[in-house]
Amino acid sequence: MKRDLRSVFGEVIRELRDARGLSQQELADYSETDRTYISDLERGLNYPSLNTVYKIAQVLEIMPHKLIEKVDKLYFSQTSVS
Amino acid sequence: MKRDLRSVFGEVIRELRDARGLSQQELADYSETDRTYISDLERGLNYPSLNTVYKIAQVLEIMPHKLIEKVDKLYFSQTSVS
DNA sequence: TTGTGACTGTAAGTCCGTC
DNA sequence: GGACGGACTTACAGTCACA
Repeated sequence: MKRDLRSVFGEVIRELRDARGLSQQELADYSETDRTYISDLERGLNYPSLNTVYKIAQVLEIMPHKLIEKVDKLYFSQTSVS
Repeated sequence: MKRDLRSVFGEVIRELRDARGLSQQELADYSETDRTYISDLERGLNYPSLNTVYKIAQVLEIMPHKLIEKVDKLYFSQTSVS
């Protein structure tokens, strides 16, 4: 089955967050969002809005287009397996 | 004054849409969104959600991260002029 | 530290128009 | 072809409590 764009995005930010040694709480605080919302995003329950993407990217110290590039690679590399 | 992220995004997709010779109506149809919403986005009235970004990018035949890269360049190159 | 349910508010997104 | 308005529905966004 094809992985959802949301799931891929969640996977990417979780990876980056872990790499920075940040907790969901810290990422939420610094990006002025909510911890439970970060949790939701990482579990692929929502599509973030563009400004949320930018706020998160800033805290994760990555250029937004670089973050999206990671998402693209995972998302478009998928083979359509049932 | 600092240009809004929404305005920058709108500017970028309008530029790309014009370059493809597409009308707002066509972009809306192919990306399965609404014509008035495309108009709103181009005028910087909304932040699109991530999946909207991806749907639009696909129609504009550009990788999402390349689209965001264009936004980044315009957005972050801004000097904080009052 | 994170997942999750319940809840609320606002913004994204659609559809109907007119100019 | 595009700006703009109104009304509407859905989904994102944010808060709190609890395991």
